[in-house]
Amino acid sequence: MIEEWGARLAGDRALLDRGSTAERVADILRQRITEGVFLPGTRLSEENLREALGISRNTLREAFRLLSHEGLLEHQLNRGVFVRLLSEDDIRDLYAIRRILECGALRNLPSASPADRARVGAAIDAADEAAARGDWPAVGTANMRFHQAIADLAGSRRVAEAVRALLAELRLVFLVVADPRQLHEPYVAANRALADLLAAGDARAAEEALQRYFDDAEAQLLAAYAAAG
Amino acid sequence: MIEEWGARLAGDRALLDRGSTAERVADILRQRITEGVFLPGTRLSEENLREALGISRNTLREAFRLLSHEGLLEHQLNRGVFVRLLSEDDIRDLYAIRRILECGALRNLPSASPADRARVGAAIDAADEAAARGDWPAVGTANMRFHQAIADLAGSRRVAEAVRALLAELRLVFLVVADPRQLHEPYVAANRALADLLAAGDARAAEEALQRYFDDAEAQLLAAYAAAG
DNA sequence: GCATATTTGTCCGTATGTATA
DNA sequence: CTATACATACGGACAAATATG
Repeated sequence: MIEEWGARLAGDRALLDRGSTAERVADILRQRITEGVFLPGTRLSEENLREALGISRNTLREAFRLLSHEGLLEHQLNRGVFVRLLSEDDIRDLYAIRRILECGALRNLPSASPADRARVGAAIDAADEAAARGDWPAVGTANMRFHQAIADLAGSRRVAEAVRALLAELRLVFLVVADPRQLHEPYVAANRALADLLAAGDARAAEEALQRYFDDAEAQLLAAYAAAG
Repeated sequence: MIEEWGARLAGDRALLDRGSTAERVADILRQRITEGVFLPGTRLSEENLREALGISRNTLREAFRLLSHEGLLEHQLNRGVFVRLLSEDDIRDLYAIRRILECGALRNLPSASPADRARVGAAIDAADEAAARGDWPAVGTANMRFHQAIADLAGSRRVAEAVRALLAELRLVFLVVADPRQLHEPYVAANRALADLLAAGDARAAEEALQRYFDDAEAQLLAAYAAAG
């Protein structure tokens, strides 16, 4: 069990070359989590990771702190850190705040920069192309870039960062469901329609379409989550 | 310079009695920062604080991490931690995301709980009363509670938490301007009018009033900030 | 329910690298 | 350029909490 990813993480030592050690360790762990190597609910032992990565306990604990604040890890007093396992209420809450942030960003469409508008189209193009290849994980990534691009329309660093963190949390849910096609395919066409409305400058219709997307996606994800977890 | 608050912090040792040590230390430092004991731009030395509080470096660094993520402290690699000093762009960004979050929360008024609605009125009552006493710092606190209550209308833990963090950041700006009356008095009447619209259930008019509030407050704060810093 | 082993929380001392006077 | 001050990272230690038998 431990040996499986123990060997893999040992290979990551080569990547420990730039930036503060704790941040570099956090980068590695973040990647492993989003890849699904450490699934939600998994406990990350200080001792095992310390040995596998060849770093000190204090440094590892700093990395844990960083990821805890990103919402990827959860600290339980005297029990250790666990990969965050989201509840159904968490999913509802994630969609509640995404509704507010992304729709609010959309409303800023008239004053958004041409470059920011272009990125919305680029993301949906990538999703279309990945769907044509049948590469559903890539479709999922492109869909996330699409929503990040929508958030960027707000022209606010904090909005962009908040949505980035929310999408990272949402990825934890996707990892539990673990059927990329079912999760991402249904929304490619809807996103394309939304992007077209944006390109036409019809922010009002785009916002309504985005609201419908959130309603559908939330209901479908909750159903899939209940079935899986 | 160091001795001034060194003696004061030594008295805080008595408060180190409950919860995780790092969190308790973070609580103390957060209070000192919001009180204006440590003004924005101040560097917090590990060694001095460690000695004043009688704790270890590792524990202190964990507390620093907590406050850094809240946006109150800023970590500069190999230089230490500083009380965050916000730029004018930060102020504009804070208002951009507050516009989106608080207006989005307002739009949820119809499905908000009666208890959440009541808290909006309670906050503005407190502001009125403090203004009558001429207690402008208390007016500022009540105004923040008012906006927090608006955010709570969204019924989302993450929205509430995000706005809480944003208001804490904004307090850092107020500390630099340091004229509580000028900062808070102008908005008591406007907030009262807004609360009345909410009580009447007119979410649409309330949202317009809130937008105007943000426009005024942002412009006034930027002017005061440029004059002070 | 109890005793044991494991793991975390906290702290210390030190060595090394980095920025600043 | 040198010296000083400081942050970064390490390893070891012990107490406290938890998990295990």
